[in-house]
Amino acid sequence: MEDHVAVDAWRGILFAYSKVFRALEVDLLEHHDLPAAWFDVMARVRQAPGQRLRFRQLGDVSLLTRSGMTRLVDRIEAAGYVRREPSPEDRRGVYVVITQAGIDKLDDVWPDHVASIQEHFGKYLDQDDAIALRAAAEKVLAGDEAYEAALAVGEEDS
Amino acid sequence: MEDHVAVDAWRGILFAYSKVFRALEVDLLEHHDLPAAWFDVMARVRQAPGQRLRFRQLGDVSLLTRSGMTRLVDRIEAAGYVRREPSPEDRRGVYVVITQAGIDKLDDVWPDHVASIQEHFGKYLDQDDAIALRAAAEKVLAGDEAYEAALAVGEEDS
DNA sequence: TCTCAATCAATGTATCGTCAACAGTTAGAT
DNA sequence: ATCTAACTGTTGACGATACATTGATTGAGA
Repeated sequence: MEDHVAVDAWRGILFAYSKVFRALEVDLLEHHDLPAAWFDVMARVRQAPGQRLRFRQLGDVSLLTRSGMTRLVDRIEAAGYVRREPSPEDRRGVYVVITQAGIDKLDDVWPDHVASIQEHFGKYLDQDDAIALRAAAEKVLAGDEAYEAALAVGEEDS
Repeated sequence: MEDHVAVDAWRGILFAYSKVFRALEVDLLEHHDLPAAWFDVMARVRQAPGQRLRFRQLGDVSLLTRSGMTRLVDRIEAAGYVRREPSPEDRRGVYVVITQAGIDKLDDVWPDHVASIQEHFGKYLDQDDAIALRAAAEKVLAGDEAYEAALAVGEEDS
């Protein structure tokens, strides 16, 4: 059981993720009354080209499945941060679009969220650690379309 | 937003964790009919000194609350993999103890699980990556009592 | 044009997790 | 000793999620 260094590494990730994610979730909710799942959806939608995303794309990336996404978006929509918009080219499809209120909320939250990541995660790492982590994560995610799509939008934002 | 390397690293961990954990969960359920949450609890209990753990300790490490843990253990207990045992030294406390059936199940699952980790995670990394990941995770977890307790049992297993 | 499989989002049902309240127990202060 | 506060695990009510199914839409082939 100890002969696989990858198993130890995964075990470390498992524990670290739980700890950090929990802390970030609490900060987001306490200071900004924003569930982590909402933040995740809103941030992804905002970053997407045209600031809109189909349900299918959302479900693939998020921790939730597609079925839960319908209701999750219901709630975020009720709060006014996103809205639904029928797709012109595919009438089965629905876009989730970020609203101005949603953009404002994200802008409001972002600095604190970065500070939160620094406090619960970055603080423990030096520059090299962080770079190594990111590189390793990218290797694991190689070939993952959803992640690469999320990376790509950084440059081609409309 | 791009000036913090720690933010990028966290983002990578976030995506990688979702992908890998999901895959492991599916494998565990498909091949062994064992929910990941059950496996986690059972493995932790088994590794603990005396192969038993208090609810408090379990709740601290996991993403669940203590009441959620009560119900999770209810189900695992109904399946026969663990049982409750009142604590002799603190009559408020309850131990969760692994049963023989639980040990057998873990032994049965373990090789496949290691293979699963290798397939969805280790495969993408070389030795140095894995070591760096583990080291970084340990830094992030520094000072976390629950995790250090879980690490310590590796040597003092009874 | 018609049919049929595939896809998409929404919904019904059962399950699961959280929150607040609770009884029993322990520890600390007076 | 007694009293008070804090802690431990459990329970009921509630909200959210997953799984399977439904209704609608699309596109390809006959």
